Amino acid sequence: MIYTLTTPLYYVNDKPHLGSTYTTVACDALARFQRLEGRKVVFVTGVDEHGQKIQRTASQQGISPIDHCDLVTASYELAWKNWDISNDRFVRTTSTRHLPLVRQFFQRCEEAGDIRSGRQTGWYCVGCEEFKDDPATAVNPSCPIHQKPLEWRDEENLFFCLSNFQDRIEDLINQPDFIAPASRRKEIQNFVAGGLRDFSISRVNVEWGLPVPGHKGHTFYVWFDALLGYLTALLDDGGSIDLDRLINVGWPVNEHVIGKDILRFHAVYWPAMLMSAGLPTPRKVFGHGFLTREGQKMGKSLGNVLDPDVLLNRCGTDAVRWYLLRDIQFGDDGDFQQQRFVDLVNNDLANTIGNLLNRTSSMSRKWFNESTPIVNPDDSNNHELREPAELTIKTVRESMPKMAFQKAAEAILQLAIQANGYLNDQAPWSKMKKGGQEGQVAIDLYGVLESCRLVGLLLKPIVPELSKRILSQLDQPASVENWTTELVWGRLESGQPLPLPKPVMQRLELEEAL
RNA sequence: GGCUCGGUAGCUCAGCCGGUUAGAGCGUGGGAUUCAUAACCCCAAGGUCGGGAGUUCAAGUCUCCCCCGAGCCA
Repeated sequence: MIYTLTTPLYYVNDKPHLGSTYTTVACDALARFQRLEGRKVVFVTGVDEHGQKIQRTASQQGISPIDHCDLVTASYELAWKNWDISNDRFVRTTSTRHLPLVRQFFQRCEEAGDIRSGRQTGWYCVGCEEFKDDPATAVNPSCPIHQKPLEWRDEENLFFCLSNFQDRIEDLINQPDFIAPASRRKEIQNFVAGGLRDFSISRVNVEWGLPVPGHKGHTFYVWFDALLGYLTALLDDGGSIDLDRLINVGWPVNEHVIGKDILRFHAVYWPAMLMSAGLPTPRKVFGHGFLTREGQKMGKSLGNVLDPDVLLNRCGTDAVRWYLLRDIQFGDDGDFQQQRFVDLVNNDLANTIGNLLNRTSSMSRKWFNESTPIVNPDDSNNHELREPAELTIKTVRESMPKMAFQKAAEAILQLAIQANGYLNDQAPWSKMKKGGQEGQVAIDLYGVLESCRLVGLLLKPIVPELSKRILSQLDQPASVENWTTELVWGRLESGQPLPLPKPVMQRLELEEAL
């Protein structure tokens, strides 16, 4: 049984911004979690490269569309490499494998009687690649999103008969788990209740697109072609491009993770297209929120865009991943605040977790022969920290598959906080001074070290690099494939040598603004 | 214009079907401690829960109106 999840296929108008990084990081955490749980995962990401907007951007820069795409796509690939994203596929809609798939798919829709031709007139926004509802009589209308003039179009297009799917789409979106978070379901339901209208899937006079078979001069509308990239990605396993193979290679996806702005395409248009082609629909579409910065929308006009490259170079992946996943309720909009970012990273990661490991390892090394203390199984099994640790494990395993990263992160942190409190209560350093209580100190420290091991392990999907450093400080194997057998209290070996402790997380000191 | 969702401590937010002195984290102030990354632990101050009216023995918690913000659709 394959677990498939996807990021959106990002539009290569420009290099990745913080928003795409956010989505991708979240998907990465989920993918890593599912692998650790023992599932066979196919984590898909990629780029969407066609359309008039790309064509224009390229020509403005005086280069060919494909050169432009190559350039921007390379920046995506590099970014995901730098962020240590564990995607299994990276699909490009300009790849040679994509065209035959689109043709097959289109042919199925045509045979199903869901394609018709028609005339489309109206005001078009190239930025949105969408017809707007401004009346024909409007004078110089402009796009509220892009603040650019709309262009009048009057052309012969092919249409996908979305109206044929009214009932089936209603049934689908009424399923309680199809659209997440639940708060966004109603929005789509309202939209659908208003009656589904056929939408055009081809353009004339747009050269930068895939040609529609049998319709000279038509290229596929970007969205039609882009969504199909998910299928191409799954078939990109070395096998043939054949829609019939999909159900064996991970279709339907378990989760399409997207920004809330493209929920409609994924929750309405896309499932209808799939129904037409006789393919199963996605199991879930998760539309997450957007990031603002210090309370303001990020944008070129405001000049407050936060560049993920800068963030990565100055702060590292762990800090950023932790902040984004730990502080923002995935699904809701979130605000990036520099002060809070620094405070949380330093408090949670450096002080609470890092220092806990550091102080405990130091004590253990000092008093127990540079090793973990030796305790008998009865004592470790009855340790006071066992129950909270097991509760944390449970919470993490329940929260992660729901993309409730915040809840998972807080639970892990909570265990570290309890372990710190426990240390202060037991004050092993006082016991050692008094003398004669080495046995009890051994038990105290063992429990805390074991909690550290579990904290380190549980952090793996969220902050993989930090997790590695924590585990290596405990001399634990760095590569755990399936964590089920490791997420058990008492797995830390007694008397195991401990390396010299070294802070696993540096505190962030940002002198200047990011 | 219609619909939806928010407005709770300085900041970000929890507060389930209405019920004891309204909570957490961060920030701030104080204390304790020395194993540790000026870290950890403990304590405290801070809110007339957007405004108004109503239902109720009892309302952040239900109803209505208004103000503000975000979004979807016109």
